[in-house]
Amino acid sequence: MHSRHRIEICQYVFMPARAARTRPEGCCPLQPIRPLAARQRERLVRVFKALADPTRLEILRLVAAQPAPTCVCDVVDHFDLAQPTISHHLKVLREAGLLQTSKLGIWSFYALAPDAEDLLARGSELLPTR
Amino acid sequence: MHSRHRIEICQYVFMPARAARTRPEGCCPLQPIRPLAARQRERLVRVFKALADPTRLEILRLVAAQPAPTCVCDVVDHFDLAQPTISHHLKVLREAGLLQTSKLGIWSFYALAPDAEDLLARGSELLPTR
DNA sequence: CGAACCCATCGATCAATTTCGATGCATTCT
DNA sequence: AGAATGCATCGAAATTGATCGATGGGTTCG
Repeated sequence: MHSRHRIEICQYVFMPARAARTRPEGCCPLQPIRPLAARQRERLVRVFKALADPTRLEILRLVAAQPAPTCVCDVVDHFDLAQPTISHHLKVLREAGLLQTSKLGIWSFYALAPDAEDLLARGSELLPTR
Repeated sequence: MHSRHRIEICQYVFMPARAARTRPEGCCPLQPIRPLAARQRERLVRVFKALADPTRLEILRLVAAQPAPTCVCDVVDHFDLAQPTISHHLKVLREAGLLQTSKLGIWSFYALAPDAEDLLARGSELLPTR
């Protein structure tokens, strides 16, 4: 018995649930959580993955700072990266729902997606409301 | 000259800045942005990387749902992953500043870090205030 | 002290991501 | 029609990341 190490906190009034053999009766278990729905979890992960790259972070900030949709060619000029690389990053941001695209002639323009702000605020929803 | 495609929006009153050869005088350039400070960008990327994994998302939610620090052994029990894998994920979350750890006897306990909420809300700061 | 236990680290393996040259499609100019 | 331009896609190379068995340090029990 690890009797020397009793912890006086809710789910470990006596000791961690894992120590089944040495665990006294009446130990309340972990607070259960309902896992995120698969679809919602994938959406969240896609957004966070999109933001988990310094280049994409700056691309997003650059586009968000413009008063109007930004031409891909100008994004390419703004970074020391090849055009296919920028195109790839823009695609990741678009598929995460953070940017939207439009075409005009030979140019592609990227702008913040309508619900980009919501998506960026979604992180706070990970914590339970107290 | 791509004269057919004049765009009536701020920085592209005439056409994208890139088309230097075909660009008339008076075309206002991209709105400049001050790039994030390296330190701040790294912090942000570390947080987003930490959240960009479904398992870590659920670990964070599980720990956040507990009224008291959570024993590693219980986290291990909660997932179908090996103990070193859980330990790795906890480390990533800890180094991102989202979780903090404490030891008691042979057990390690993880809890939300004091400024986890701030870090999770940090995503909204990527967009300029309008 | 030896056995049991928790958990962090190490090393290896396999998968995913980043990057870029090459290519192709679409559009526009001449 | 032919040439030029913008940009998305493809394929390959290199880097990074996820996972787990093995190991080791630290603690407690008997």
